[in-house]
Amino acid sequence: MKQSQLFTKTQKDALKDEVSVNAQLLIRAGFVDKEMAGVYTILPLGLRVMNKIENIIREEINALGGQEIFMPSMQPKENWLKTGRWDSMDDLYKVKDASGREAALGPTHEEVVVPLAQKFINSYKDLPFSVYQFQNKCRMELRAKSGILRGREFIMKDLYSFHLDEADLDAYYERSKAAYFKIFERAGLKEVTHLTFASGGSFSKYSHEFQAITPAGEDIIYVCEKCGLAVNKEIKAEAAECPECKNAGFREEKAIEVGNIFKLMNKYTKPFDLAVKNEKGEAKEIIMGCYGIGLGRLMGTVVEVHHDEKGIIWPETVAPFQVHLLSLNQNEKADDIYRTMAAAGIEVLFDDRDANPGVKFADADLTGLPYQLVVSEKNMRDNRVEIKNRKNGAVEYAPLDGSEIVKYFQTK
RNA sequence: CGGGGUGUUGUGUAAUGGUAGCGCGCUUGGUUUGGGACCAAGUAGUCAGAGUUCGAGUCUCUGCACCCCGACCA
Repeated sequence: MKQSQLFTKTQKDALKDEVSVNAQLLIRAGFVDKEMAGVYTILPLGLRVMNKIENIIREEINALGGQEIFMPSMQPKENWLKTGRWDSMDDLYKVKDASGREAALGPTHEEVVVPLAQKFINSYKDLPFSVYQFQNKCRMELRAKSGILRGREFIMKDLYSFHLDEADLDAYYERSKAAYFKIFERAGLKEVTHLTFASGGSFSKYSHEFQAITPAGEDIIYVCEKCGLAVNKEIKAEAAECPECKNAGFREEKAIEVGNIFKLMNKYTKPFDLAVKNEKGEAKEIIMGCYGIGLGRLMGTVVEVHHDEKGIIWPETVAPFQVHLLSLNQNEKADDIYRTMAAAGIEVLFDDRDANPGVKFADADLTGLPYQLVVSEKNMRDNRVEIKNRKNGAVEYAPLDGSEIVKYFQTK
């Protein structure tokens, strides 16, 4: 894409009201725009990142057997009355139409997915199965904060699994853990993400969170010095030793909860009497698990973990483009190189603007694409282009030739 | 929701109760071109409403918005 055609612009100064690094950088670089507290528009660059993240998640959840669906934001009040959450959930947005009929704006989707399952599930032969979606969640956070990390409206991947018995749920739950680790690894958070024991709610002893360590984190976790698992502060009192390896040595860290998996058991199937016939023709209650990842929060966490004083440093897996082509002298050669690379399928953002080199370098560092490809008089005299690695600053050179440059990136 | 703070142009800021100014951005013209370059001319603003006052960005009240700490966060 030609940068001159990108309708968003970078800005030099951070907004005074944005304190968090993720929002400052994402807004300055033109990835997101703040609409109101906790509500952000995702701009073209940001959407490319979100789509990359979404596709990583989709691949891993599909591999887990999840079937993708799309459920509505507007949900019937009666379902929420049935589970008791119409009155008990403080952060539930309620909307009213002209006739006074009320509905919920979904903060989560158990109240939709369980009745949905009920329509199609008749027999034990239909189980197990799991469905998931990427969908907007609305939660009336009394205090939105930390930039895009805690919003009032945000995109979430929520997966729901249905099982005949606990052994089957457990097996799926363990597989989901592995899938989540893969997702966070692919998103560039492998080194900082810890499986964390958290409070289990009413039916299981623990739930599991995936906590990414960063100073921007809202949660306090205790990482086991021995096995690397962690315990959320909320249950640290009950867990004096590591639930996994029984070691007692922990280090305290701030972390962001980037994912959560939870055994719901019959908490939501019971209110809807979701049951099937077993082999003997008897009614058998179904149990559930749920598994969430906030996409915006994940993007924000990647920024919190991967940035320096100049800007964002995107991991290649989620970068909006792989290459930032900087034409310092407005020459036709850069245009050729851009066309050749784009035709070869390399994701390249071409800074073709009529701007000073300093502006282009500064914007490239802020935007944070993995590679900066510099075409300039200086390099052209040597018949080469310069390729700078955003992450470590390493500089390499390639011949001043589109197809050679394509080769360079294809063999990376 | 409790406590604290802040609202001045697109953005960052200045202005004893007395002419709303500056940097960046943006527009136009020119000079530049390896790290946010320079010159010149432009552009645009006091959150909303009420009150006090000869006079309000400034004081008072109400509302709204945003930020921070806490609580909350299947």
